[in-house]
Amino acid sequence: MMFLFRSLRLRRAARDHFGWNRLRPAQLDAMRALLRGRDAVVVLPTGGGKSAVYQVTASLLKGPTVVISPLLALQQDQIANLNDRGNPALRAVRISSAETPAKQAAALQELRAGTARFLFITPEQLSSPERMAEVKALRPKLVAVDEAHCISSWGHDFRPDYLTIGHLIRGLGRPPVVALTATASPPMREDIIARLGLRKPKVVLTGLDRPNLFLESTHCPSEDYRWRRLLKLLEEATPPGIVYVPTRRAAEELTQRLNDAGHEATAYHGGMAAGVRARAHEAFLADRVPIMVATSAFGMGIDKPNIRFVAHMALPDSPDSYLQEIGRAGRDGDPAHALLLHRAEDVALQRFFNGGAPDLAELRTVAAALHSGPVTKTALAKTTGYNARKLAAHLSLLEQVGAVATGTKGELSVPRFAPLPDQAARDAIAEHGRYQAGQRSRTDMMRRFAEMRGCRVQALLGYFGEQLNDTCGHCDSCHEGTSEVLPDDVPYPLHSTVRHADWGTGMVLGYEKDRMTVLFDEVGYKTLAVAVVTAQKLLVVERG
DNA sequence: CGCATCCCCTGTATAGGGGATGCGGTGCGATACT
Repeated sequence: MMFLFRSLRLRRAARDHFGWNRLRPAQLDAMRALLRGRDAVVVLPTGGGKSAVYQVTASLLKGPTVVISPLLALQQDQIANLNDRGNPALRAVRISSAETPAKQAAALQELRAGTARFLFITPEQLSSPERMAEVKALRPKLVAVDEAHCISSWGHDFRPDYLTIGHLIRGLGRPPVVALTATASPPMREDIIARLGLRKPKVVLTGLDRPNLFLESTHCPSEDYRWRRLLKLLEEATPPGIVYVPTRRAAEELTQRLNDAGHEATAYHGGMAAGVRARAHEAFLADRVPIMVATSAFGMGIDKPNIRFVAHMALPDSPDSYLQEIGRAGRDGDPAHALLLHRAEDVALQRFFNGGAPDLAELRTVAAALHSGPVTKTALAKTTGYNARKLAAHLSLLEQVGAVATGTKGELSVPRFAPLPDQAARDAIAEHGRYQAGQRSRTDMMRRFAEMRGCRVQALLGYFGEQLNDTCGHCDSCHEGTSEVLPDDVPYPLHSTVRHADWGTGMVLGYEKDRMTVLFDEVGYKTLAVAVVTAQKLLVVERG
């Protein structure tokens, strides 16, 4: 009874407030869970109605919704989208470095008075205790974490406040939480759930296969070959398209080279002046840029239906990034081409980006400093002399090994049975090693995907824990006839937990051709020859 | 990790080899200027 009632209310709200006459089952599932006070994880492609999940739900709640979102430009789009509806019940405000203190105060006042329903904010803002107190006092009824994969991919080094969102949400009084993202492999989903402290969340996923995308991967023996292969694509394909390059310099140089060769191209990367960047983005959306040559900076928030090709001039760091990037092509459902041009040398850059090991002595210093009583991060930065980013990375590792705990106000303390500083530092190094092994294994999987001759979609879906037995029919391997249909009976059931003598426990993610992919807790992804595994009994099923 | 670039060395080059060095992505917010 309640089930039907909630669905009805949600459908009515979607229609009355937003003009949407239909909600997808996945959207409705997540919304119902949130209305019941449950947490949710929503994995839907961009343009698949992720925002609707928190927006429609929020419109039925008796209090404000806090939207934690990583990019100010993205927030701006979503706020405009809500406010342009002219519905006072959907009014959105923002607190960021782009607002003056007076505007920030006015935003809080509107939320308190109930004339605004949505607060858009970054994790960095919420990390300030004063700001946290102000937002907590609003008694938010829902927290939406947009682009939740950033927790996994940015927190560890780039934007450390992403790792603390779980603590921040507890500090807000812990209303229901919805995490939203376009892609998340099984370990990424687990990381999001663990980091946010979600409690038995409703997880909704939609299929990842995109039949109108033609997937192709070519090994390039030289840079010159790579360039010629790109030119061939540009002669065959229809703009607009995106060419991903690994560095800012490559973006500038390739843009110049393409323009010299008569292909109108524009560069886009994080080192460009904000104004120039924004104009390039707008021009691309308005079909005034045929070819965008970009680093990974060009990504989140690009919701353009008619992108006809996405080319990669280097191996991406992981299948997660790759799927996200090619997923920007062909949103209108018309044919689009995803071309990956790779060289063995590309892996070196990913190794570098993966970073080095943290300093043992520094970790020991931080762990020891914590013993002088509960402290704030600011105080700790002062006593140790480490900057905020380094400190946050160290603290996160120490927290994972039980050497520090964070209170609801962000205060740090040493738990009762915490390891001593020296042991804690060693444990933290080991923890970081596991993290890096996982990252490296993702790059290994990407390289395997690039080099394989079997069906690419089978491999890609397998990585994300989806099985496709039939061949996809829309990749280069299928066109060349090197793909194979997979047997229905597999030696180890899909998603079963298995144990390997050296690598410990893992989950069977998928099969492709004569190989299987297993995700191990300790060492990350491994691809194994099925015949060898079964003949030598390398894996034992622990849980079906 | 691997590349591009610079500089030094040899031995006197209108030059080439080899070692050292620096560089490489994603953005928030605060701060210091005009």
